Amino acid sequence: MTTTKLGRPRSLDIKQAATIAMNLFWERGYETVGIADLTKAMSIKPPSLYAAFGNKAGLLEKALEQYQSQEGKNFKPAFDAKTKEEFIKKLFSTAANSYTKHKTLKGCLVLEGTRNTADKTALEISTRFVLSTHEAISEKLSQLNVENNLTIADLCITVLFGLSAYAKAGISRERLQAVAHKMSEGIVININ
Amino acid sequence: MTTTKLGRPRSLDIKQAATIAMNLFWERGYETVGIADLTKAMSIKPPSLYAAFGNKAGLLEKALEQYQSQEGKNFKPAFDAKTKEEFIKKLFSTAANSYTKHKTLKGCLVLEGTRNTADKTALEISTRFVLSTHEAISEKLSQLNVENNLTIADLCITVLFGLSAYAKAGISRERLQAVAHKMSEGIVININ
DNA sequence: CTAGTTTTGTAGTGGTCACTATATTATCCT
DNA sequence: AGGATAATATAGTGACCACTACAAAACTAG
Repeated sequence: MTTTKLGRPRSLDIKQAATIAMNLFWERGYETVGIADLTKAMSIKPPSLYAAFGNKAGLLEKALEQYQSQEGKNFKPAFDAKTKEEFIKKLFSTAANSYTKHKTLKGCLVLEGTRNTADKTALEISTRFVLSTHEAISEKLSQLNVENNLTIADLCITVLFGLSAYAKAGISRERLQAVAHKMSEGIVININ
Repeated sequence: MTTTKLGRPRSLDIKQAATIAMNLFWERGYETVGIADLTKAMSIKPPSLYAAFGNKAGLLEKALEQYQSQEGKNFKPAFDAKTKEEFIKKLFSTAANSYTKHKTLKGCLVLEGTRNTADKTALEISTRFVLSTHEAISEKLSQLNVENNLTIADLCITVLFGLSAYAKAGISRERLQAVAHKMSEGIVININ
């Protein structure tokens, strides 16, 4: 059972292309980035992109996967937390930090990438990633024996949405960190 | 000093046109709504729109003004509050309510309308409205003798951003109200 | 009435959008 | 070598984008 492939070998590095797309979508949003921008940045022609990813939404999916495996690492300390206080604190502060880490790549690609897009497929793909984040948070809260873990997970998603949006709007790192700090203090006091 | 105007009288009702634009931008976002959509909904031709508003961004400005004078009323009880606790509580709960009031018009037009838009003029106009909201909140907090009123105002904007984004993502009214309630409880405990 | 002024509808402008029909190129299999 | 297969580049597709040149229409002033 040999797995050698027939035909002309692919010269496009798929992971590298997904990373290029990730950076463009992250900086400017899914709909604002055109196929021409993408192919130019990848130094390929449109048919190569379509052969590799099917369509623009398929490329978004790979870009989001790349984003998750790359940026998700930042949140490992939070999800390794032993107490609910530590989890909430690290979740919010990590978000504030990573959302303002780069000058051009602001906010969270998952939460911002497909805002105001008409492409329903792209929207559905993004929504899947948001829901999986909600699931991860509510599960962690449950493990930490937090009451009303679903509502608190909703609250966390709301805060992440807010921090990401404000980061994208251009707030400074210091101000966003202050918000995350104050926010986690208040929330931590109020959960059981 | 008569103020009679020369030339053909305007048959387009500017306020009504701004309201139509407001609803379209609110539902679908600034960039997703085309001039063709707007002129069709207003039953006019493009030159009439450009004669009245200059360009698409000028129409956005009038739409945002209409939005502010129309939806801003919802927040009057919050800004009439006598204590910081009452203010925060009403600010968040009003946001959760008004952001989920209509099935198609979700979230806040000011906070969502120009997400991921390349049009810098439109972005700048939206940003002005966000900044004026920040100013109103920080001023109210100052009147209520809240310490660190600028940081708390940042926190409030973050929450409004989050509630609006989550509303736009389709969360139910009940869940968003629960988030707003839990959020205000925690924040109120933690401010001085 | 005519002249001046402003808004209107007609009918487009060039530019960009995501996407593709077709042919060429580069590989593996026989 | 020659056929099969798959990825590539060439060169476009029609649809939509915000916007406008132009002239007809509707009014006021004289």
